[in-house]
Amino acid sequence: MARPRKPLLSTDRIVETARALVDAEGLAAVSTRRLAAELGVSGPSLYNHFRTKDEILEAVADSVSAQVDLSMFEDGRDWRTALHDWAVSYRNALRDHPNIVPVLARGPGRRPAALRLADAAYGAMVEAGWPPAQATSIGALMRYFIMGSALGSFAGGFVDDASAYDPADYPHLGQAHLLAEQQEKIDERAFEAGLTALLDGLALQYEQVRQQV
Amino acid sequence: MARPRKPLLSTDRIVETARALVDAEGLAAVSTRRLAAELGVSGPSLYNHFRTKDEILEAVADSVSAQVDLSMFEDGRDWRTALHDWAVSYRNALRDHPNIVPVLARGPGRRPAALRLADAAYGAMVEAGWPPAQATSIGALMRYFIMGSALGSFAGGFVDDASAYDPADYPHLGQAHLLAEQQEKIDERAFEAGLTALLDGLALQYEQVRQQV
DNA sequence: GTCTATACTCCGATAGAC
DNA sequence: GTCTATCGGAGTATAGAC
Repeated sequence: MARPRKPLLSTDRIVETARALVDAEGLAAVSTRRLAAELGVSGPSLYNHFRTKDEILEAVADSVSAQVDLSMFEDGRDWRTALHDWAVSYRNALRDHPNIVPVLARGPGRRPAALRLADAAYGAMVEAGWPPAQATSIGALMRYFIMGSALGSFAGGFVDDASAYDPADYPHLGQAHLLAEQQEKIDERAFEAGLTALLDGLALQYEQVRQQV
Repeated sequence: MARPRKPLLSTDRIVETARALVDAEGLAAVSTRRLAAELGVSGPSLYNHFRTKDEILEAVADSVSAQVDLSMFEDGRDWRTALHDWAVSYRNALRDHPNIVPVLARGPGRRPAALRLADAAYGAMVEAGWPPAQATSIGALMRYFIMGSALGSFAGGFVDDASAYDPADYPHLGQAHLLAEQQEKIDERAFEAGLTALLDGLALQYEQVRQQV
């Protein structure tokens, strides 16, 4: 076969297959040859639809950004509730596709869904009365926290092996090997605790800012 | 030359050279051949000192963790001040070696300096009266925030090109192309704002926890 | 026990035939 | 728009020199 009657590939099909592969086996498993094999074509065929492998990964990343709900910024919720719900939705999207997070963490760049996300959050904060500079900071600091929470599981970063943490070296890590087991619950709780603290702290700053006007 | 009188390599020299290479040209620039060339040696020689390339990167990461000051947990500062100073020191270390952050973000694993860091922070929170579960959450959420802030610059994630952000698509991103320019200042300010909010919020939780005792 | 030489497999990407 | 052939370079295993 040289040129089929109907195209075998489409950008959508490539992105979907790539996302499934990333989810199942990680970023490192995505080689052009491997991805092409999953699609039933030869490696270089991908280059008819994307200029580089990185473009494919960017498209996968953006398809994950597109899953974040933004409706909370439109229905008159107060800024704090909206920010909370947005953060949870954002985090859930990343948690469902943790392997692509390193690509997302590079920033929005030119990815449309990521830009819509930044635009909506920033716009809502300005709308709620935050001065532009503070609204920028809020966008940044929420991103730090959410990306950080998705990038590396805290609990999963410890080894599931008691002998790895000698009490003589690390007097307080006696239970650390248990963290790996309860990973999900611990990360979930830490995320909620951090988000609550962050929003409580921001509410304090908001009062000060509003009194100055 | 087959076997030199004096060893040309040492683990320290490899780690130092690798760190310099990572800092100067990024993670992707570190191949065993390239690193060996910098050391004046052939590629496979590295495998006499490290079992894999990944072990070298882990060692580089840990040498950065070792730069984080931990003295604030020992001199009787209150938990909030100590946590603040620790976060700043932590972030500064990462900011000085941003290219290695993806490796650090995988978690402490078996890296001694990273474990000392987790141990010190967790121990200090328990010492200050936080219940163990909350102390774990604090360790996690601080890590989220600090790693997130170091991993991808928020401001640097935007493209330095006004035409990339069409107002019709992103009504609130009119100035976004300017962010890349002022990267450092914006990231610095967002980090401080977030850290203050986080600590304010935690102080609120602390009061509640202490009242229950 | 530390190095060099060599080789194997896989990678991203390009050129050109159909 | 797909194929095959091919390139340079990656990680790393192994054999052997000294």
